[in-house]
Amino acid sequence: MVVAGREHVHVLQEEDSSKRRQILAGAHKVFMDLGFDGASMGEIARAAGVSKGTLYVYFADKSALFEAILEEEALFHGQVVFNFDPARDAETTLNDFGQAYLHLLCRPGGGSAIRTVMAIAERMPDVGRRYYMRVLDKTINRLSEYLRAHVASGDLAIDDCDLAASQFMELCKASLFLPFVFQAAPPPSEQRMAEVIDSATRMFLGAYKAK
Amino acid sequence: MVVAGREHVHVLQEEDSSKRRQILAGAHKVFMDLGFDGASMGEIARAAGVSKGTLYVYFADKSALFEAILEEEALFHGQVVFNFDPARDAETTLNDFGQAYLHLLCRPGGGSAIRTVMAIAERMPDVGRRYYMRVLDKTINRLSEYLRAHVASGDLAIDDCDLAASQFMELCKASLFLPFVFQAAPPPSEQRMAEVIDSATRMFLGAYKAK
Amino acid sequence: MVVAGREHVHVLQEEDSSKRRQILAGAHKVFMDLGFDGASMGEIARAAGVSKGTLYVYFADKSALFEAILEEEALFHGQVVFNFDPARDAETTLNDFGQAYLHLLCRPGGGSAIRTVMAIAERMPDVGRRYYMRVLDKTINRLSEYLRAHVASGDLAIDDCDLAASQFMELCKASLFLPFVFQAAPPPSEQRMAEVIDSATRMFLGAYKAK
Amino acid sequence: MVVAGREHVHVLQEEDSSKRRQILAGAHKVFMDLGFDGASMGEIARAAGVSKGTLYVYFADKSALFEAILEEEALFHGQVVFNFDPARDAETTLNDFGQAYLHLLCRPGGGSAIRTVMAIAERMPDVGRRYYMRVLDKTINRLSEYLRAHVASGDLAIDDCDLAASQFMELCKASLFLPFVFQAAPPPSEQRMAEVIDSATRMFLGAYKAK
DNA sequence: AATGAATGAGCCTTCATTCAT
DNA sequence: CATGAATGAAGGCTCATTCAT
Repeated sequence: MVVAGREHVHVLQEEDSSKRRQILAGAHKVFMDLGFDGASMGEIARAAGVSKGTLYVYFADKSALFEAILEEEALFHGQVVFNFDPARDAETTLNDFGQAYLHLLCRPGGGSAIRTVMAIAERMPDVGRRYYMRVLDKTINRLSEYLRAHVASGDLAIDDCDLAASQFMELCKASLFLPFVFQAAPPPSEQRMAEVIDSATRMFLGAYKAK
Repeated sequence: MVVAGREHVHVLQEEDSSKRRQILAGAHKVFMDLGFDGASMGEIARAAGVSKGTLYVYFADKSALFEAILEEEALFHGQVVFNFDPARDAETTLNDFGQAYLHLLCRPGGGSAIRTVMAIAERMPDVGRRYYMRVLDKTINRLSEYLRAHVASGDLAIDDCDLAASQFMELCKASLFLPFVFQAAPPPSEQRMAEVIDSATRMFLGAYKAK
Repeated sequence: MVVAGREHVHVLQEEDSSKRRQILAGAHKVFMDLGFDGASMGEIARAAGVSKGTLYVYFADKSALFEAILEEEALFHGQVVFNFDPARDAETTLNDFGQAYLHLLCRPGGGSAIRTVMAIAERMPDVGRRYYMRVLDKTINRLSEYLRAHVASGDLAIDDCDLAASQFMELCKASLFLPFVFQAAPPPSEQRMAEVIDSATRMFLGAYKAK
Repeated sequence: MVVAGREHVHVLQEEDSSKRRQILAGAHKVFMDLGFDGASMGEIARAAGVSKGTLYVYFADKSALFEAILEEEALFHGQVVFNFDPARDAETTLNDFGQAYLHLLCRPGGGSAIRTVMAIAERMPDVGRRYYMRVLDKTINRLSEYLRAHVASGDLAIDDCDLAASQFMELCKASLFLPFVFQAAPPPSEQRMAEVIDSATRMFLGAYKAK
C-alpha cells in the first residue's frame, strides 16, 4: 500500500466537494421557497438527494447551512458584473445597471433571498446585517464610487453620492418591486421594467446632471 | 337606576372586548419580534397574560390571529392622516407626507410588520397581497390622486401618476429603510430623515414641476 | 311575600325538569352519532340548546351524562312491549317478537346504542355490564320465561330455556345485524327482515316443538 | 464468510422489521384496551418501548397505525384454519368450526377487536366496512361454500346458504358472546362452549339435513 | 338556576439533531 | 464519509371542567 488516500484527506474542509455543492443547491431551493422556518432539514435532504445525516457532516446545523446559502447568494450577486467603467457615459451606465439590478431582484425567486433574509433579521440580526453589507451595501458603494468619478470629472453634480446611489436604486424599484415581493403582482414585463428604469434615469440625471 | 345593564353585553362577539385587545397586544409584540413561524402560541399567551386556550376562544387559529394583527396594523396606517388636501402646495405636502411616511416605516418596530408579512408572502400569498393592497397600495393611490389634482391644475406635469407616487415613496426610503430593516443600522435620526426627504422632494419636483 | 318560590325548590332533584330532558335529548343524539369519546360537551350543549355550564348543573360530568343516556335507552327498550302473553301461540309470538326486536336493533341509529356501549365496555366495565343486564339480558329473560310457560304446557320441549331464548334472538340477527353495525350494508329492507325472521322461527320451532 | 451482509438490508421498508413488530404489539394492546380514541400515541409509544417520534417513522398517523393493527388481526383470522374440506361430514365440520370460531371470539381480548372496530364504524365507515368484509364476511363465505357443496351432494337441503352460514355462526354465539363483550360475564368455560355448539349443530342440522 | 369566558392538561404531530453501523 | 433509524422537545389545537356574574 503506497500513497493511497491522500486525495481523501480533509475533503470536508474543501469549500467545493461535490456533495457540498449538491447540498447547497437543494438547500437553496428549499430555503428560498419556504423560508428559514418553513424549510425542514428533511425536505432539504430530499431536495439535495442526500441523507439527513450527511447534512450534518458538512454543516454544523440548520443556521450554518442557511448562512452558507446566503454566502453563495452574495457571491452570485458579486458575480453579476455591473459595468461601472468610469469611462462610460452616465445615461447608458445607469440604464444598464438599472436593468441588471431590477432583473436580479425580480427574477423568479429573486425576491426570495431578500424576503428570506429580511424575515429572520429580527431574530438573527447578524445574518441580516451581514447580508445587507455584502450584497446591498456593496452595490450601493460601487455605484456611489462610479458617481463620484463623474462628479470629479465635472459630469455630475452630487453632494452625497451614497445617498444618490441609493436613490437611483430605489427609483428603479418604483411600482415594481413591492407588489412583486408581496405577491400582489406577477413579475413585471420587460417593457414595463424598461419604462420604469428610463423614468428613473431621467429623473436622476435631471437632478444631478451638472449644468 | 337608569343605564343599568349595559355592562352585561356579551363581549366575545364585540370587536373590542378587553381580552381581545389584550391578546392582540401580546400577539403583536411576539409576531413582530419573532415572525409568524418563530412565534409560538404559548409565547403569545404568556405575552398576552392569558391561557393558551383563551387564544382559541377569540381567534380560530394562529393564522387568524396573525391576520387580525395585520388588520390592526392596516387600520393604524389608515389612521395616520396624510394631508392630501389638493389646495396645499406640492412642496409642503410632499415634505410633510415624506416625514409621516418615513416615521411610520422607521418607528421602532415599524419595519417589523412589513418584514413579517413579506416573510410569509411566499407561503401565504393572500396574506401578502391583502396587506400590500390595504396598506402600501392604498397610500400610493392617495398620493397619486393628489398628484393628479395638481396635474389637472397645471401645477405638475406627470405622465404616469401612479409611477410618480411610487417613485416619491421610494425616494423617501433611500439610504434609510433597507439598512434599518436588515438591522444594519439603528433607526435614522430626525435630521437625517429630513435631509433625505428634502432631497427626495427636490429631485421629484425637479422632474415633475410644470414649466 | 307569601309562599312564592316553593315550585323552584329542588327542581334539580326532579328527574324530569324540562332542562334536564332537553339536555338528555341533545346528548343522546350526539353520543349516539359520535360515540363517547367523539362527543364533546360543547357539541352536546349546542345540540341541547343550553350552555356548557348548565350541563354541569344537571350532571356531575361527562360520564354521568352518558350513563343517564343509557338509563333512558334502557327505559325505552323496556317500553317496547314484547307481547309475551303465554296464551298466544309460539309461532305468532316468536314472529312478532322477532320483528320488534330486529326493528329495534336496525332502526336508523339503532345499532348506535349497542355499538356505543360496547365501545367503552372495556374502559368502563360497569357501564357495559349494567347496560347488558338492563337491556339485553332482560329481554332474554322475558322470552325465556315465555318459553318456559310453553314447556310447562307441553307445547315446547326445551332443556335450557335461557339458551333457547338467546338462540332465537341470535337467529333473528343472522346476516342482517353485523353488516349493519359495521356499516357494511344499509339497514335491511322490511321484506328481508321478514324472511330472516321466518327462517329463524321455523328453525327454532323445528328444533324445540314438542312432538 | 459466505452469507455475510444479509443483515444489512434496510428494514424500514420491510413489512416486518422488528421495530415495526414491536410497535404493532404495543399498539395492539393499547388500542384494544382503550379503543381508538382512548388510546394515546404516548401510551402506545410507552407500551411499545419506543419514542413517540419513532411511531411516525413507521406509520403515517394514528389511523394508519390502527388500520395496520386491524390488518394484522385480519391476517390472524385468516390463518385460523377452518377445515372446510367438503369431504368431511357436516356434523363434525360444523362442530369443529364452531369450536374454533367461538374460541377466536372469546379468547381473552378476542372481543376487543370487534368491539374496537365497531366503536369507530360510525365515524370511520370505511374502516368498519373493510374489517367486516375481510374478517367476518370472509368466514361466512367459506362456510357458505362448504354448505353449498353438501347441498350439491344431496346431503343438506338449504335454500339460502349465505343466510344458513350466518345462522350457524350466530347460533354459536348464543348466550356466550354478548355477555362476554359487554363484560357482563367472564370468558365462557370450555364445557359451556361445547354445549352451546352442540346445541347449535343439532338445531342447524335438524333444520337443514336433507330428508 | 344559567351562563359562557377562562383555564390548563393533554393530544397528535413535526423536526432538528444524534449515533451506531 | 454516508446513512437513516431513533429521539425528545416543542408546537398547534381541543376539550372537560370551573367559576364569577
